[in-house]
Amino acid sequence: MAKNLRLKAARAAKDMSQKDVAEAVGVTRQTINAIENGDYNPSINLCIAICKVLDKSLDQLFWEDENATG
Amino acid sequence: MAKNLRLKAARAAKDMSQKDVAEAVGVTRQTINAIENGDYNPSINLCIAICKVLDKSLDQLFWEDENATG
DNA sequence: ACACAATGTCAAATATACCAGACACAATGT
DNA sequence: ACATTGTGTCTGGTATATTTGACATTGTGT
Repeated sequence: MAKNLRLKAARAAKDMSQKDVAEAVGVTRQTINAIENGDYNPSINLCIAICKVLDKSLDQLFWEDENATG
Repeated sequence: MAKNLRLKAARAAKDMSQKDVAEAVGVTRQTINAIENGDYNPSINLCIAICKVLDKSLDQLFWEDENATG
């Protein structure tokens, strides 16, 4: 799966570490890391929680890339 | 969990049954039924697939209800 | 050189999304 | 009366998301 660079960028914009986000949404640091690196396919509730912490919408962070080739 | 009435409405607007949507996105009918009834917490990839079939965005179908009583 | 924060990654265990198959019930049509 | 479609729900199984704990690396500051 593709990396989620928008998530990484939104986190950087809030000056939060992976650990900070993980604690804010109630999951482990490895889970946030895996999502950013595209290692798996998180649940919608977790995505919503992340969006709220980072002040973004689902479409902004998780909708598929507009400029995907193909 | 709360029912997803927006999903049900979007499906009705396309005149598709739960079975139709299930086959279009490659899951079983029970999975679509469970999501509409709030029985669990689907993965983001499944949500995206459903959105595409129903011509809706993630925010339109899965963003949390603003006027939830709390 | 040492400590420390942030990240990447691995392995084993647990929780849960999702499947496969079935049964029930209401509404529709023949 | 009978079949069909759409939905709700249950049970038992498999796949995978997520946890816990650990170790290595890079960068920053002392």
